[in-house]
Amino acid sequence: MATIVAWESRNQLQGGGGSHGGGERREHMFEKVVTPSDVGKLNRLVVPKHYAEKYFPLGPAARTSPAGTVLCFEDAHGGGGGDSTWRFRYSYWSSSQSYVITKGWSRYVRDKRLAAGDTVSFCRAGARLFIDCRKRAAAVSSLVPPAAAALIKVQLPPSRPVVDEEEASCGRRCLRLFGVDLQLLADAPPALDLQL
Amino acid sequence: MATIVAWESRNQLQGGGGSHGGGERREHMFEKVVTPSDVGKLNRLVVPKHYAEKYFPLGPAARTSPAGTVLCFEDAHGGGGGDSTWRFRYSYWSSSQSYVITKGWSRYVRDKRLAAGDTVSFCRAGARLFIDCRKRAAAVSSLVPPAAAALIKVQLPPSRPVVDEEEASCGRRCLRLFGVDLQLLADAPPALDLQL
DNA sequence: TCGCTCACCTGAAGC
DNA sequence: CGCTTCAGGTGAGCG
Repeated sequence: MATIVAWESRNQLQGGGGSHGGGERREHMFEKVVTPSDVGKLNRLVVPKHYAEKYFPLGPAARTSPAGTVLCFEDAHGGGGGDSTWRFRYSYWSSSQSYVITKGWSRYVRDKRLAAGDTVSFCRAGARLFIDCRKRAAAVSSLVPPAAAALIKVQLPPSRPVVDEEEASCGRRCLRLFGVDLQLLADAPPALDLQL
Repeated sequence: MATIVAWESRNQLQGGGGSHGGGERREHMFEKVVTPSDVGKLNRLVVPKHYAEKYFPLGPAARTSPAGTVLCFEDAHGGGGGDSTWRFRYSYWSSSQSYVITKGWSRYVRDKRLAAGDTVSFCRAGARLFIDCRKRAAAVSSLVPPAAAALIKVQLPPSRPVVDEEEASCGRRCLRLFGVDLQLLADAPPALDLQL
């Protein structure tokens, strides 16, 4: 029996999914591990300046104006029933010399249940922009006990687990469970708390 | 022998110094004993409404605008080597119905090592504004032992002490020592700890 | 009127 | 260490 570390890998930044139209291949732009402020009451996402100026350059006019511009992103996984399109205000705050996504961001945080430590990623296919997010890896021993925890024991088949063959970035053996890639570690306790 | 209470009076609100240019005589406006909040992390000085409306009136436009206005003060003692000019944002907070100095204030607090209980004072000479501050009187028995304390005994001449004749506001007899006005009190112990 | 959003500000940390 | 960056606050305004 082996222990499992939950590790979500729903991102399809490299265009591995291929089910969502768009002839061009998706080009990964950047990711950010969101801070507590990014998902908190400040209602803004600070876009690291390096990435902002590289991927979302603002013209001189938009850079001066507090209105900035509007960026439209498609959900990287297409409509899961929702609209799958996200409109964000994107502007430059001269006072803090930083680029920020403001209007529309809090809705995204809420809808995606984004939490501090999660990763938001941006990619594009031609002129189309995509946004994606994934939860951070669940801690094996959480400092703060989760509100609800399920103790999950996984019995592995003797030969080879069910592996998602398409997941190129998953070098180690993976088991997909509830849409979550579970990463197999040898020589570890047989069970863990999965925070669901 | 008389006892001495340390009392700094480097302020030249009445224009007694006269060494820093400005043909017009300085007119004292008001003082405030700063609160812990005034020198804390709130980075703002609440200007008592009575004084604010009398000396720093905001036009209807500036009163509405969050930008308020900018007030420039010169250090009442001229350049001690520094810039000696202080730019503060001054505005009205409608939520608390109060007038506040915000931007630039924290720098002043830091540079002057302003602490709760100290006094900040404002005066003007024509259109020129001046700011000054003085430490609160040193406590005879300090709750926190000072880093360095000097026990000073002062022998007064029998007739009349050395009095700073220009210090109009010092109604009681004063002895200037190390640039500090020492205020003479009769019928008190002959010595005290002067926190230097 | 009150909660949500946004623009502004600052200290701290990192380079 | 000076300068840049940015996380975390704040009040004002609006719906």
